Amino acid sequence: MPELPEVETVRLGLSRLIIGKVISSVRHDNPKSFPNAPQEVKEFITQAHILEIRRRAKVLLIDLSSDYTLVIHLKMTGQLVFIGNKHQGKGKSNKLLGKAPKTPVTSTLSLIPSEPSARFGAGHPSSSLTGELPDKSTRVVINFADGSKLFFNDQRKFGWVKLFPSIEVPNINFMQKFGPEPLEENLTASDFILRIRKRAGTTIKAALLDQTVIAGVGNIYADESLWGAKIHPATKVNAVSDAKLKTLLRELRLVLNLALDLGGSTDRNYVDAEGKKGSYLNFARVFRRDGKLCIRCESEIIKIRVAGRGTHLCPICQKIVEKSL
DNA sequence: CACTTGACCTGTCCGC
DNA sequence: TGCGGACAGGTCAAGT
Repeated sequence: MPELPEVETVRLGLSRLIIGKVISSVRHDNPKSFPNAPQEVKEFITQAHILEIRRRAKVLLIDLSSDYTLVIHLKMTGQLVFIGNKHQGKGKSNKLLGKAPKTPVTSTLSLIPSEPSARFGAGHPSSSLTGELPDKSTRVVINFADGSKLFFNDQRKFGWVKLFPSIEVPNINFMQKFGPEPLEENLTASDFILRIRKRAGTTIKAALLDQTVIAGVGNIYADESLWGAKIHPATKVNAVSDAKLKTLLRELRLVLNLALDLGGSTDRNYVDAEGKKGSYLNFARVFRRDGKLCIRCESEIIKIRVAGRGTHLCPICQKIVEKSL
């Protein structure tokens, strides 16, 4: 669920919150979540300070002064939440259930408290849903010298943090395969059309989700932009006209920019660097709106399966085109 | 080679 | 109330 707007929102938040901070220690509970962080590599993390935070596709890059970079993928349920030093003024004191497990994180393998802590968003219309941290989804904790902390939480353990020499980051296999950023201005409509057409045999939705075609689009914004362009998600690429593809790029950009303004989409897990939900889904036109009415034609939104994903569409606005062009 | 499906995980929701 | 099973969806490996 963290797609381009969510990861970018996290990046902006972290840029405000942690640049310049010095890392004092890093702990992780699960080799899967931090696969290449053996003991000997820790010297490249600790005592380093945060230089810059970048994003490519759905990947976050945290550049360290040690010339190493933390490469982070949130996958489906990952979160990066910053908690300030509790002794400094207002802020992130979390006391949802009043049961503060004050056990500080002391050993690498025991950072998971028995207290599940407050359930996310329980009963709160407010935008914050971070309970006491760490909680049982916490996989990695980065401690800063000033007492503040950055938590990498990931309920489903699909996400990861990896450490690479900064100079090697552009050469990482998956980094090289990413297609262009959809919001990059020098991506022209004809570039976009050309890249989509390389997936002529598949559906337009599968092409949009393919990170090597265009980077950063996931299930939510694929459905939303296809509705905007009035294209049925199961339409074969070779049955979509150039004009429609041009419209699709425009709609994709509109949707991504709107989501950026709204802090992204929170379906269940996603929060930004301060633990706040995104509100795009309050404005979504098809995603998770099956059974409700299309705001354009008032027909009922349906949910089907395309490219192995739950797919939401308006069957009247988004007519499927069978024949190739 | 091009494309689709299954596996990875855990929490939630639904029906019985 | 409890329990089994379907479902959620980003990415890669395995299968067609």
